[in-house]
Parts: sequence; C-alpha cells; structure tokens
Amino acid sequence: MKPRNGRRGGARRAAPLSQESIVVAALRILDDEGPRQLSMRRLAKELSITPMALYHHVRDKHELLLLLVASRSRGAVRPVLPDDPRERLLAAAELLHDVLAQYPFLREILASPDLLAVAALWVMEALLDAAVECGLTLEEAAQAHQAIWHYTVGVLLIRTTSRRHHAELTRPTQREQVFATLSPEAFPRVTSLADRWPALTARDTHRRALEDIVEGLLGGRRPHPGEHA
Amino acid sequence: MKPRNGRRGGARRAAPLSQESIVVAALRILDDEGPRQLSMRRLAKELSITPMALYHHVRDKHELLLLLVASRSRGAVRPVLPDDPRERLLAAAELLHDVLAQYPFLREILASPDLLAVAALWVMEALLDAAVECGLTLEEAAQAHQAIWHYTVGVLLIRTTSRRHHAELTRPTQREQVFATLSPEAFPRVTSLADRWPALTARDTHRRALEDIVEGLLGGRRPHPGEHA
DNA sequence: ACCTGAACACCGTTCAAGT
DNA sequence: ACCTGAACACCGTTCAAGT
Repeated sequence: MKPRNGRRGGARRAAPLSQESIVVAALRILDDEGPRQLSMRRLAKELSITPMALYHHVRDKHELLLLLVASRSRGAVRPVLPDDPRERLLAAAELLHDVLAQYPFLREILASPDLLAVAALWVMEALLDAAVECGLTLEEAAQAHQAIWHYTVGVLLIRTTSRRHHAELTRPTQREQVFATLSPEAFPRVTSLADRWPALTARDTHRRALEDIVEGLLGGRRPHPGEHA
Repeated sequence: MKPRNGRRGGARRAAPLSQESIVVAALRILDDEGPRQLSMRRLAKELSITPMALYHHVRDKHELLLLLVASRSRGAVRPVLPDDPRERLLAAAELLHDVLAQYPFLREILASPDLLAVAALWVMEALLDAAVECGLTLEEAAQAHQAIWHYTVGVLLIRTTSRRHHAELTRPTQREQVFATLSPEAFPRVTSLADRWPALTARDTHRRALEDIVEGLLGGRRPHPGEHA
C-alpha cells in the first residue's frame, strides 16, 4: 500500500539525513500521532533508518526535544505588547503560557534549565522589563518571573495530563469515591463543593488567576512616573 | 552473600502477599533507591515473585502509586493552623507544598484528579475554609485553591527534576551558551541578570512568592468581621 | 564520516496455563 | 483464588563492525 519512503513533508529517500530533516520528521510525528508516539525508534522508522543513525546528529533525546522547541519558536510571530507596564507584565505572563502551550511534549523538558532560553527568551525579557517598569528592582523582577514561571508550568502540566486522563475514562476516579464517603461535619467546605468540583476545576480560569497573581507580586507598587501618559 | 529473601522491613518469605506487603516493599525501594527505580518488575524482584503476581492485588501501576500516597498520608501528623484566617490560608498553602514534597514520585501522579483526594484532603478543607473566612465566596475560594495548587505543582515539579539535571551535570547547559551570545541591546534585562541567574533561581523563594500570590488572590478583601480579635 | 546489526538493560501489561 | 511462564510491544543507548 504505502511506499517504503513516503513523500509527505520532506523525508526524501536520497537526502543525506541532517539535523533539519530529523527535526522535520519528529514534528510530523508529533502533529500526526501525539507526543507519546515520539520515540527515537519510531522516529528512525519514519526516516527509514536505524535508530542509531540518529545519534550521529543529535546527542540524545533531550537534545532532540530542545531542537524541536527551538525550531518551532524560530517561526513564531512576536505580538506587540501594551505600553502600560502593568498591562505589559500581564500580557507577557499570558504569552509565556501561550508559547509553551504549543509544545505537547512539554512534560519531558519542562524542568530543563535550557527550555526558557531556547523557547521564550524574548518573552522573558519582556516580562522582566515590564516588572522593572512597574517599580520592582531587577532582583525582585527575577523573583516575580520565577513565580509566574512556576505557576505557568503547573497550569500546563496539569492541563495536558488531565486531558489524557479524561481520554482513558475507564477508571471511576477515586476522588468520587472519597468525596462520597466524607462527613459534612469534618469537611464542610469540600463536601459542599463536591458535585461542582469537576465543573469548577475544568473551567479555564488561567487569565483571571494570573491577574490576581501579578497583582500580588507587584504589591502596592506604582509604575515609574513620567514614562507613560 | 545476600539471602534470597531478605529479612529487612517486613517482606517475609511465607507471608501470603497482600496489598499491604506490596506497599511496604514499594516504599522501601522508594526510600533506598529513589523513584526512578520503582518499577513493577523491580518491585516483584524485591518480593521474590513474578511481576504478574502484583496485578492480582493492584489494578495497575497508577493505582499502586496512589496506594503509596494514601499510606504515607495516613501516618502524617496534622499541625495546628493559626486562628487568623489570612495566616491560616498562607499556612495551608505552605502545607500543601510540604505534604506533596514528601512524594518523590509525584511526577507520575501529579495530574491524577485523585491525588488531592487521597493525599491532602484536610489541607484542601483548611485552605478553602480559610479563604472563605477571608471574605471570598465558596466559588472564589475554589478558584484560589486551584491557583495555589497549580503554583505548587510547578514549584515541586521544577525542583525535583532540576535537581536530577544538576546531578547529571555533564551537559554544559544550552542556557549558558545562549546567554553568552545575547546582545545587551536586544535583551538588556536578561543579559544584566545572566551571571546571577543560576543563583537567583536556585534560592528557595517559595514562601515569599506564596505570600504575594495569596495577597493577590485575596485582593483587598478583609476577613469576616467579629470572628477573630 | 556516516550508517548498520546485534545487543544490553530495561519497561507495563496480556494471556494461557498451572496448583 | 492465587501465582507462574512465556510472550507482546515497546523503550534509550552502547559497542563493534562495515562502507
């Protein structure tokens, strides 16, 4: 049925296997079959080569994933951010989320200290700059960035994996069982939220929460005077 | 050297293999060798049985991990929280972090909707209650809980995995390379932080950030009057 | 230099058979 | 009911050999 070397997307037979062609093939697998299907062996099969041939062009899987991030972030458009520093800080924080949300394989590289450098350096810059213009010192801005980064990671990770859990919904969720046996005396708040819990946690309140968090990180600080009308 | 059936910790030879003995053996592997070593096969070896024997007592690995969480959280002491609702909210948020920080295999179950129900239901109750007493509606309290939960997950996940990355420090970190080639004109904030970056991100500022985040989530709200002096 | 073949040291899980 | 043996369908990576 299918010829041994498919013609879709750029993996031509005679092409001499480069980092670029590897990246292209990997992105294709990612888009067509999802992040869980992307393995060195699967990728080798896609390129009709031995798994080990890959290791001549990338050091290991981790490096490959960072290459994928870099490749996708190169082509991304950089939106214009608001002038007002407070608005800009919020917009940058949202962008951090949006940029990283593009990578379904985030799970495996989230903790890499290299991820931000490769994927969203300019967002980082914008965020730090806005924070400083809001009145934070550079060190405080770095801490604020760190807090927003942690929050964003949590949001993304929980969203991507709980979507996976929803897909395999065979399990009757231990939560429901536990919630059902709770005494309202010992757990008044949890029990009164119990049935609404799935609906409440499913709603995407990222933007709202981010507003509050940014507010808290800035404290009562006013932007530097005279920079904007 | 070592007898086939070690006598440490409770895995006796004649014992008929129960959920409890499985959990005990799993916790032992976790403590002695770390979360990455905990596999169904390794666990079976520890108990001197076939991997498949395990599946007679637990549905799958995910269920086993939740059993481990439940087992550890059963024995935990519940500290007394401050009376002042604002202080209590902050203390509960810190507890959420501390409780979950106990589980090195968090990575694999973080996204499970069952995790909180099994591990930290009372912390959740305390957090929601404190938020309501701070003046939030129950729905707002649930959203605040959600935001704190996301933030906490991010902190824990990044910490546990970046520690792993530091251990295998062979790689010269792509971040350093990228940072070195940045032009100060295009990235003034990032470049001026560059050398301090590792030190700044290594510092544990969880408590400080949490204060700010809680502050932001509460907004200007005052606690319910007359409940506390 | 670039690639292959075979192997190492693993995974979680299913299925059929044994006691 | 409880457990084993063999297998399925995978992983990332190393090492020695081929061209």
